[in-house]
Amino acid sequence: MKLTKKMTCNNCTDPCDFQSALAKTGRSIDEANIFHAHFKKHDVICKQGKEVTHALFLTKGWAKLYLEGLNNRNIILYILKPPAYIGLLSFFETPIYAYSVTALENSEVCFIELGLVKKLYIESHDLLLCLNKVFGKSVANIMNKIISINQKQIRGRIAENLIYLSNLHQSHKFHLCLTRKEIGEMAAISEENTVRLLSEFAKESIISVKGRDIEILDMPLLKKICDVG
Amino acid sequence: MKLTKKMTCNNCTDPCDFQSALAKTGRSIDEANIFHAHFKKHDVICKQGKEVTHALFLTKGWAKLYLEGLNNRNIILYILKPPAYIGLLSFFETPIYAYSVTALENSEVCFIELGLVKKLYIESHDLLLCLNKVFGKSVANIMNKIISINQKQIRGRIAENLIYLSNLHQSHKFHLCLTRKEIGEMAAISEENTVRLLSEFAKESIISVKGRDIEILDMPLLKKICDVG
DNA sequence: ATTAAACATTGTTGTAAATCAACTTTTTTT
DNA sequence: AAAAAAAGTTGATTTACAACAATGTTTAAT
Repeated sequence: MKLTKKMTCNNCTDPCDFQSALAKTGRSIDEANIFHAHFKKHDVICKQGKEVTHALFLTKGWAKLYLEGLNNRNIILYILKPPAYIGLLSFFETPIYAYSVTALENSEVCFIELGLVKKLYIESHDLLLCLNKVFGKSVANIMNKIISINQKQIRGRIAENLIYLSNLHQSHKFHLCLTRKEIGEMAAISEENTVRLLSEFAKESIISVKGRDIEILDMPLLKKICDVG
Repeated sequence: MKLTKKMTCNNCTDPCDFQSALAKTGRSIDEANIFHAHFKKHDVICKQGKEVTHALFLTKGWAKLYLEGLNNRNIILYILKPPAYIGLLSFFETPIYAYSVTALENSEVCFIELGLVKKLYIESHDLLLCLNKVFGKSVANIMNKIISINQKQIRGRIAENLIYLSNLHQSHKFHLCLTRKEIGEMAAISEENTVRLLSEFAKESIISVKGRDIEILDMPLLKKICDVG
């Protein structure tokens, strides 16, 4: 993490809900004391078990949100893509992060003091609604992950995550931002089986794999594999 | 579900945060139009996939909160014990329940119109803080469940859930409110393995089992089994 | 340019846990 | 009280997957 003065709220290309909330509650951006930081690929943005001191907002670069489980095994819950709230699931009255976030590429993050967030949260109806909406989506996502991990076989889980990544890239053809191990962590399976299944799917002409370039050739079939579990 | 006039906010023995929020925002209980219902054992209180129309508050009787997964297999996320918010994880801007709740015994539930909840949520600082606190706890709980299901073996998972139930009853000795199948659904394992492990633990003198009466004899060992996974 | 480190691949093996099957006991219904 | 349904139990069988091993390939560091 490296503080940066280059990026400020004033030159932000994609103003967040905090900015409009600030405006509506008659506060200036300067007094809000928001600061901006740059994270390099692989840098930890927030760490499971550590205290929550700021609301974090991702403005550039993708990141992974994951649980640090037993024996150094991670489970990636989802990929964060700007603009995105990072601290969302545990920033209000939970003092400790329930998960970690790491940059998948060089990223930019805004830090907003928790005290201010609470004030805005109370004063601004819109911000409240907006955050709760995102919150709800996260929860639905996580519920689905629980079912997936416990009740689907690895084939269905890999299919599910390929579809997820395809949606994220908004294309059937995309360049993976993740290693094979990380794909495995998304589906909560071993790295070896991830590789095996990717080549299996390729052999069956469901996808094409060239290194990190993936193309989904038969989406209906992939969806079917995902659905049957 | 059966509406009841016997139970009202005025004779409530355990007033909820909504009542104080109503008072603080200068509203009367009558205009709030809160209604109360009775659920018999096994009745569904709210249903996964259905629209969220009210905030629900459990005042009497225990209930299970669970996901309806694939092939009619459920995963119980936790047990609700009054006083408890039921609709918590998805009541604000998520229109659909992400989970189901079923009464484990005869129960009483208050229904509070979502419109009113939103108003109170915005007007009452205390209510907001309070709900978010409970929210945070739920999320932490669920994160833990994900790790448990994916990375612990069934022995560790059953141990974990026995400890959970013991805490819930605030005693090492308790009468199960759940069938063996449901215990399995808490640990996300099969009914058969649940039975097997309970008798295994009994044989090892870690617990004593007589029908649905459980006593934890060696809590330190049970904790160890839970921790090593 | 060379070496080290991280990443990817494929085959094999052991095992945890689901499933199957048969049966007993308890609870509920008629 | 009898019948039916639900809940609980136990052993045998099957299978999905993690773990291991061995080796190739790409990427990063000096």
